[in-house]
Amino acid sequence: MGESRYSKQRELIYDALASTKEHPSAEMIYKELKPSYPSLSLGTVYRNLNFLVEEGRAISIPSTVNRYDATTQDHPHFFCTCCGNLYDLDISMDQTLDEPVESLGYEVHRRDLIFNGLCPHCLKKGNFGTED
Amino acid sequence: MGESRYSKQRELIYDALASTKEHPSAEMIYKELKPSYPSLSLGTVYRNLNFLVEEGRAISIPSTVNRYDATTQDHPHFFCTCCGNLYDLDISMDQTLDEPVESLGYEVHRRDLIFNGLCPHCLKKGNFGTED
DNA sequence: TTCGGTGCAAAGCCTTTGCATGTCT
DNA sequence: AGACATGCAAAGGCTTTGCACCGAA
Repeated sequence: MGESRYSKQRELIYDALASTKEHPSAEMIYKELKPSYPSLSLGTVYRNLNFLVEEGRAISIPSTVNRYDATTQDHPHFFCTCCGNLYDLDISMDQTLDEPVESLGYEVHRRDLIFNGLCPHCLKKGNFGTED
Repeated sequence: MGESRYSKQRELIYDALASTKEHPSAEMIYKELKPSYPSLSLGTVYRNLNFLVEEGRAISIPSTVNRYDATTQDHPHFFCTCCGNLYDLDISMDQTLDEPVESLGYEVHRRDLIFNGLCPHCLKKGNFGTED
């Protein structure tokens, strides 16, 4: 059963992540650490970021394959982590979501609200893990 | 100046997109249309989807390079389309967002709320387009 | 005729993975 | 010693792009 072991690289990567507000990508972390740790490899950065996410010590702001929608007005989506389906949610995207953001000085053009979890269908089937 | 011209492929691709609730990926559309239009190429599907998005006739549910964050609690983000920065928004992610979703039978594990637009910095500089 | 669109294939990113080597415990 | 982590490089996806041909206007 998987024990997790100390490594200098992992520590550096976590520290780099925890000490910035930039939401760095793997590449950004790599570029930051490489000068002071020349033997570091990009693969290690990827592996460790994924590891940290699994451990719950980091989140990833997700990238999926691009999906498209001909309904151009904003509406939230639900991504089922079990079956991979992406559902429309017929819920009004409360425009008041923008207010606090705009009061901070941002100009909002669009909102993407994506829920993650299990859809009713997968809940019914009792599929709680990822299907393959 | 760019005129846009009719093509059967573009029509088919738009129709396919408009007639489904599946939020298809480029690949999904390609697979759907290919049998009845064997000369169709995947590159054309990508080009047309991007075109439709630019025209405002479709939206893309975005994919960016994975970004990471060591703050593991949910909080919304703001992506500036001008400078490419991803900002934390120090706004409480109202848990009541989940209620209407859960009442539809979904089990919510996480929400990703990403605003798009211009950040205060770019607004100040008057940079309203994409910087290169 | 003109210039945008297409098909095809190659190239480009980002990310993952296989393998031999290194290193915590 | 044993198992996990690393570095390196190759392989894998998804997407874009260059080029020659096709076709709408």
